[in-house]
Amino acid sequence: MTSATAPPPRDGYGLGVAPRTVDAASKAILDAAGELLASEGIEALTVRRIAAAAGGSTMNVYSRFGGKDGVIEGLLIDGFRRLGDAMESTRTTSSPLADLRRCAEKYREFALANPTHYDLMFGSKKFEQPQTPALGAVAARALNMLADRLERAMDAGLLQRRDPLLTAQMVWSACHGPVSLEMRGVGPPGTGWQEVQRQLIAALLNGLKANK
Amino acid sequence: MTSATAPPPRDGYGLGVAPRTVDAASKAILDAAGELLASEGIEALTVRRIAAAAGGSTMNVYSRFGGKDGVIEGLLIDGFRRLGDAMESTRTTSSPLADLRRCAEKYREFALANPTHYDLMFGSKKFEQPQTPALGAVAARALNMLADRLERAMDAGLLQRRDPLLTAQMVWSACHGPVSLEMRGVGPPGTGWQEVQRQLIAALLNGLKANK
DNA sequence: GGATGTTGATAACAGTGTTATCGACTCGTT
DNA sequence: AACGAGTCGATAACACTGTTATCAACATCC
Repeated sequence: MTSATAPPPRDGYGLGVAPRTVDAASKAILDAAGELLASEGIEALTVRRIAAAAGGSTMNVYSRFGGKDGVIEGLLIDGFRRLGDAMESTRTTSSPLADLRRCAEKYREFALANPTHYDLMFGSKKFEQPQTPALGAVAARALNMLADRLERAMDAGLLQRRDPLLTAQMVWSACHGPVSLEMRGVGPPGTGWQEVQRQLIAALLNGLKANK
Repeated sequence: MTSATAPPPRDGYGLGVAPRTVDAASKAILDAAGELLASEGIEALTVRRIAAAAGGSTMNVYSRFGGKDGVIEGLLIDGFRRLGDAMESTRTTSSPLADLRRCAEKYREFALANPTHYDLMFGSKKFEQPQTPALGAVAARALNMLADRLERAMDAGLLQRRDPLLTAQMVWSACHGPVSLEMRGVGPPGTGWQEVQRQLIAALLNGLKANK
């Protein structure tokens, strides 16, 4: 009687592999979870609250996402996509090295603007979890973005020629490290972690410079 | 009737500030929690299981540590102390730069040898938590160790003269970044994150080198 | 010795993820 | 049109979690 929701499409879901953004109800659940995460943090991400915020019942979450982990995976995919978008938005191409520095800035800005989301993405827990292909794809896209930037700098003769993917992992690490430590509260409280990242990226690129 | 535990000392505890290693019962709780963490992971760290493994009741944990967070803080302090010890064990002093590289290796070895402990220390959650003084002290000790190594390299004219503490944060970030990303499962699965860290540290030190 | 205070095991409370129940509802077939 | 089959989802239950209240047993102090 209380059900005023539109009937969802009758496609048979895998019920273990999340459909993600197939019907309106699934989108509502993901959106509600995202808002809940942004406004109240990870602790607020309970199945009951997500379902209530989405206007459905808890079974809704289990039917469409297979449980809480399915919803979280959806949030992770969304997060990595947005992180990739943020870094992609720095297409100046005038100076490849400046592009890389801007990428690092955008990375940090994303983390600070979406702290709880970033925490969900990188705040470990289950570090042996079998990464799903969809999640691996969006993460790889973000990494490849850095690799492309690096390869362009190598082509321009600004950086030593190295494996772009491995070098991209180095840059990602140099972006993630300071952000992660800042969020964890390690080190002197008042210290400027922004400056740490800026100088770390600068020193790294300096160390990777082509000789002469 | 079942209580065969020896009577603990009658000192009045603060009941909010953890006493930590005052009496045998507190030590038993911390040890049990540490073993539980190492053998079964963070998920196994429940008050009931900790208390049972320590041979007491749940109230024991609350009387002595003020709750689960108090026990976790004890584990964090122990973790940072051990991490600091691991880095301190590399006192060769023959080549300051080699010492720093060894420090970074020790850092990674500690993380890989104690993955669940490292996860507890850096796997975010509550990133705005008010760090307790005791925890801040052991963390600062580990950071200062890096700062000392760096300052010695600066004194030897091997590195540009910079703020040692800020530079130490850069090195720490360069150690933590690859380890954290590897544990989180970001990036290509088979990639050698050890090589990423090694080259990252090398490039960073190279970028910080004094100009001739 | 008796009053006082603390201690800690038991049980209860609120909340978690997950699963089972079972009515209501839709759809394909006759 | 009407029926039977099958799905969907709201409710309630289960096994947990951290935390708190209860209250008997105990050690201490006057």
